[in-house]
Amino acid sequence: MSLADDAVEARAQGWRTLAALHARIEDRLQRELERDHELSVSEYTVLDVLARQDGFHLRMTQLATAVVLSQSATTRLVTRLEERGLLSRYLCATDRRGIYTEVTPAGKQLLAAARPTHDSALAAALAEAGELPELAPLVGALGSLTFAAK
Amino acid sequence: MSLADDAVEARAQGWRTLAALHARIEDRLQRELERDHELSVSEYTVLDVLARQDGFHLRMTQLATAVVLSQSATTRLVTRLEERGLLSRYLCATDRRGIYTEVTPAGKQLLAAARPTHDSALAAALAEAGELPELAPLVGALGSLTFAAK
DNA sequence: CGCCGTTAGTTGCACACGCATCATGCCTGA
DNA sequence: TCAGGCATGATGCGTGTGCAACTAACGGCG
Repeated sequence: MSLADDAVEARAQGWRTLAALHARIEDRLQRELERDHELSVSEYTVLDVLARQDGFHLRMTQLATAVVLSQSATTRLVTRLEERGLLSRYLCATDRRGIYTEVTPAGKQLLAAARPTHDSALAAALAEAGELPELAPLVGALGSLTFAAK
Repeated sequence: MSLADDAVEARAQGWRTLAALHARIEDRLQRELERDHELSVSEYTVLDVLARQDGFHLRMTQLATAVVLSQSATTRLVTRLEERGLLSRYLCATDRRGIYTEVTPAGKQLLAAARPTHDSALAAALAEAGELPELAPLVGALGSLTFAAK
């Protein structure tokens, strides 16, 4: 029992650490992206995800899954970005229920401008978190793991 | 340059992985805690954090830091929980600006009831994420890291 | 051909959050 | 002693989100 309890406690601790690190990073990204480019983290993520799918276009539901947001949130997110001219919707030819989204040139331009901000903010947030003893292990693990995942 | 670019990309990938895992876990915890105990993740976290500080009591700002929330959100969060009788405020004797919070017996009882839900949801979410190839490495790293941190 | 179940996306609503501002209480210096 | 500055929480306001209900479109089956 004690062993199982330890496992439970270890998971809980891991989760708390992960949540704390996530919150710190997101906070920082949010501030800097908002300040320099009027983009929220979600908005940046959408642009980034779509831009990566060069050629492939995503439906709303796929996009929602990719950014881990509800469908309704995704709808409004896309609407906001569309109103700013950063991406455009177009209907699927074979299935008129489906809606694809595509990053416009303006969107790509803004993304290119925002990427350095994003990357440096991320690096700074990680470096800062690496200083905190309770977050350092996870930060370290994150570094070596992405290597392996590549 | 290419080396630095790799590092940037690795960080970005790590961040996306972390964000995705975080969102999945939080989503699941949110649903199950809400369904079974009418608690949000933030509310559970507050109760959990406070209950852990047995003897020590936290000020609002410290609590806000611990749960990584703004002061205003913390104020309202505490208000909600207080209205439900799960915790109580009391003023600091030596500094009447400071406000301490304390988990009530009812709060402890609810926490005890919610903890299994939380733990099993967490375990399930981690297990599920471990099945996905893009999340598995991080899940694995999380497991071994908390061991070391202990 | 037309009906019904399913799927994709949008909208009404309530709510939790962050930011800026405000009210209150502490503390230092003249 | 009391005026100004600082710190601690609370509140008004705008916004993004999830849930549930709704509309539109596809596909199968009688």
